[in-house]
Amino acid sequence: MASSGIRDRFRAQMRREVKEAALRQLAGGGPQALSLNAIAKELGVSGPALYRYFAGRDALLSELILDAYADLTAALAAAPGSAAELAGAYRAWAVAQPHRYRLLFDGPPPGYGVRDERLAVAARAAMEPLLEVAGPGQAPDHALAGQLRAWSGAADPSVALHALTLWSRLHGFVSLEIGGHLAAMGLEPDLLFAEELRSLDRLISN
Amino acid sequence: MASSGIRDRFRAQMRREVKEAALRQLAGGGPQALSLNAIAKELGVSGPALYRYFAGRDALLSELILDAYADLTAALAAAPGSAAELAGAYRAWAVAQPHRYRLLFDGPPPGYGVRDERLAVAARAAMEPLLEVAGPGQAPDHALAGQLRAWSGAADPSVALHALTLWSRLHGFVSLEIGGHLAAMGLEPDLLFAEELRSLDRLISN
DNA sequence: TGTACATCAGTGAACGCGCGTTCACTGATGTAC
DNA sequence: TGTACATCAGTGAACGCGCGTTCACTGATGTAC
Repeated sequence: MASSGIRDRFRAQMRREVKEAALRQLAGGGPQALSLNAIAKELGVSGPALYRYFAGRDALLSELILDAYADLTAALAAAPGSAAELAGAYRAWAVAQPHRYRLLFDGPPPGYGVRDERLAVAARAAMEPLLEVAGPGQAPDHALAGQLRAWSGAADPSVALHALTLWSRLHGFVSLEIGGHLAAMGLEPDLLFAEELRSLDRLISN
Repeated sequence: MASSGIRDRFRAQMRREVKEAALRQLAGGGPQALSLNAIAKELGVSGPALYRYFAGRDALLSELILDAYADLTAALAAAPGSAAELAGAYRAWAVAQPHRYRLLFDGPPPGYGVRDERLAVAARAAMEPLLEVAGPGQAPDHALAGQLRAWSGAADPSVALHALTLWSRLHGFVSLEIGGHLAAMGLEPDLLFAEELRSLDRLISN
């Protein structure tokens, strides 16, 4: 089905290399450190050459975001079933590649103005493992229950609420850790996370 | 003590106006949207004129960060004593001026490379109201307890842990809300926050 | 009160840099006959 | 198998823009005698 002549394979390979260079820049440079010209230079190629592979900066960014969502989703899905292990996988993914985590959740880099349906779908997919590990709890407020049902597609809104709370708490912890705020206080993230896990367990099995 | 001739008052006023313009830009532009030239243009003045008032872009940023910490601290300190009200004040401050919240917690804008003792002090001060509202709980792990004592200066590490957990959870919720992630899921932040408050209360009064 | 002087806010030109993007073009390479 | 052609990766110059920052300078304004 896919035409995979030599040229196509070359193209695919080059696209991969561009994206790798882009990630390296994101990692090393700060949040907005993604520059087409710099990527080109790193690949030993002139700037305009990249336009053979990506429509522009925004298109490249969109792909990076989609890739990151897919990668995070896979990491979560691969985690064993318990809430503690899922939480650990979430944190591990974020800490291992903070620049990609920020790309997903700190809001888009400056000047990125794309509204792409695929992004919302990918974001929703990443939540699926959380929904699966969450247990039922107290029924939420009526209006909220409706919104939770619509979002999760699940019958039980209290499960969706637990999943969401789990996510919110993980995100809070992880972004403080990634931002260096815990270290700035002289606190070891590992130790704090162990405590966090304890109280998360209480939450999920509630 | 302070020499406050006419020129000094003029200077102070101008500095204030520069900072206000800077905040307007941060608010309207995105994260890195702080540009000396743009500020100057907004004030109807040439670019280099700003160097009369700030040593450079980094110095201006440092002041904005310090101001934001002080402002947040004041908002929290002004909140009535209950944990729920403190949490509400925290969220309200962040939601009312998301750009300043991000300036504090999303990491510094690109190219900002200042290490200023005053920033750490200001960050610590903002935590004080949280420490005051937190109650005791289970004693944390020994190593962690030491770090918590060192950070908080308080006798009881379990109190510090509660304060920290409170902060982490608030930060998680608030940054998801500010980032528009809750809205993207079709969830009303107000409703979710009400649920969050309930489980926070359980945490604090534990 | 009047005058000379020092202070200092602000200007405009310039420096060197980087950005995303377009355009016309070259030259190698795979493809079809 | 050999040749003509179409495809397409990559180049280099250019556009227009914005950035932070420096420098020598002007001109108004407060200050000291």
